[in-house]
Amino acid sequence: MNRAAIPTSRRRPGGPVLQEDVTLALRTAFFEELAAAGYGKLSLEAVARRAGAGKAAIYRRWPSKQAMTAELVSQVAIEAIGTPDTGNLRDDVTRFVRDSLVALSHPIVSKIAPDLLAEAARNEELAETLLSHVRDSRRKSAAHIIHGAVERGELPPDTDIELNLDFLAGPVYWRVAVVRVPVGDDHIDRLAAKIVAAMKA
Amino acid sequence: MNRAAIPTSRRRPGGPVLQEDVTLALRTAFFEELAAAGYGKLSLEAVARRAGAGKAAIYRRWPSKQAMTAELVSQVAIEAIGTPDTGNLRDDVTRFVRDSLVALSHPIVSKIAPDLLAEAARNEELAETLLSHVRDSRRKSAAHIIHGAVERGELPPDTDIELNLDFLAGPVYWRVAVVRVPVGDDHIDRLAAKIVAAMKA
DNA sequence: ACGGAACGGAACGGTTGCGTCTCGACTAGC
DNA sequence: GCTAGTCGAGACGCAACCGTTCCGTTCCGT
Repeated sequence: MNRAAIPTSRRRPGGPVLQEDVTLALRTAFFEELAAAGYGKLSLEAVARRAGAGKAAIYRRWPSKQAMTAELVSQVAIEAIGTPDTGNLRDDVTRFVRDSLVALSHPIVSKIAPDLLAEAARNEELAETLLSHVRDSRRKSAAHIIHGAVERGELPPDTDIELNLDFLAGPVYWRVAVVRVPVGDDHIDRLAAKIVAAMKA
Repeated sequence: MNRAAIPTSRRRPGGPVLQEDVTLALRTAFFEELAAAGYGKLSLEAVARRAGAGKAAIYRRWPSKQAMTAELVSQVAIEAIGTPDTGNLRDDVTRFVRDSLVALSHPIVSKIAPDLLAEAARNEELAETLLSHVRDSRRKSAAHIIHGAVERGELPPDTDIELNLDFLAGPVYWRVAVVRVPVGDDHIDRLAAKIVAAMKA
């Protein structure tokens, strides 16, 4: 392997100089292993094996499985957030639904998400990290859609935001992550129409 | 412990005579342990310990962790199903939502459900059992509500059942099992109203 | 009251993962 | 080219759990 082709980076100021390609291999292996085994059975030994790395390479970077999970998941979660703003509730909802479907349809994401969720239910510290990074940023995006619609008069001023968030996220998550049936493109429009109807009710 | 107070039962015709109270203790311990540890980390050793039983008592009843899970979960899932039929879509939905909330609000259920779901995503055999016992019976109940509404003319004849099922289950599941925010009684009516609006759209 | 069987408990050998540590090899920065 | 530090690999002691097998005890059916 031509390791020199990839520049190294100083991850922590004053910290050890770690090689970026090793970090990336560990990151990829971590997610694949997490999807295959689940958080509970995830072994760092298997992650190192899959990455073609030594266990020491992991412990040089993260102090524990939980810290590794928290950092890596937070990183990728932040990337995937977009806030639609088409000036129209129906189109905003459609975009939001489509984006959610694309994100959740990734085979690794759809396996990891329910797993981390289940773990968060019993691991307070992990829940803290996941909620603050994943849920809150998505919620902010969804809340922005609703606020815009209220300002334009598409939704009444006394709209219950929390309740409407359940409709923006619930049906899609249910279909993709729980029932695990793929959603066709033609379904998205009808789905969005029903969500808008629910929000206006 | 007065074991004689509980009648024994011959679980399998011609099989060994197992003691019912031990079976019950194992069953309770299994669910508590499952809620505390998650499916992946669930150890039958801990189940036996918590039940005050020997491991052999488990292996006399079930051949494996998966078989134990499949049988026990199927049992309790079947109990909890009711099909509302008030002759009115709005009331049917309200009842369905309320029943779902009560079931999911049980602290053990709300911890176990996401866990089994995540496991089902990677364990084909377990998924088979859970889906056929849990999802299908709930789906049948929900489909009955929709069929009745169609017959009464409350919903159009070409209603997409699958799509509507997402709205019957998705928002409630999202709120209780994902976001983990308790739902007040006053929310149920508004939630049901929005679901009905979505179904009619 | 008796025989048989299930009981709780403990030990078995085997497997897996943890987190630490030590190799010789390679690569960075000076 | 020299030194320091990361690299892959894997052995280490420790702990947990697996599924099985054995106790001596307790309970059931007859």
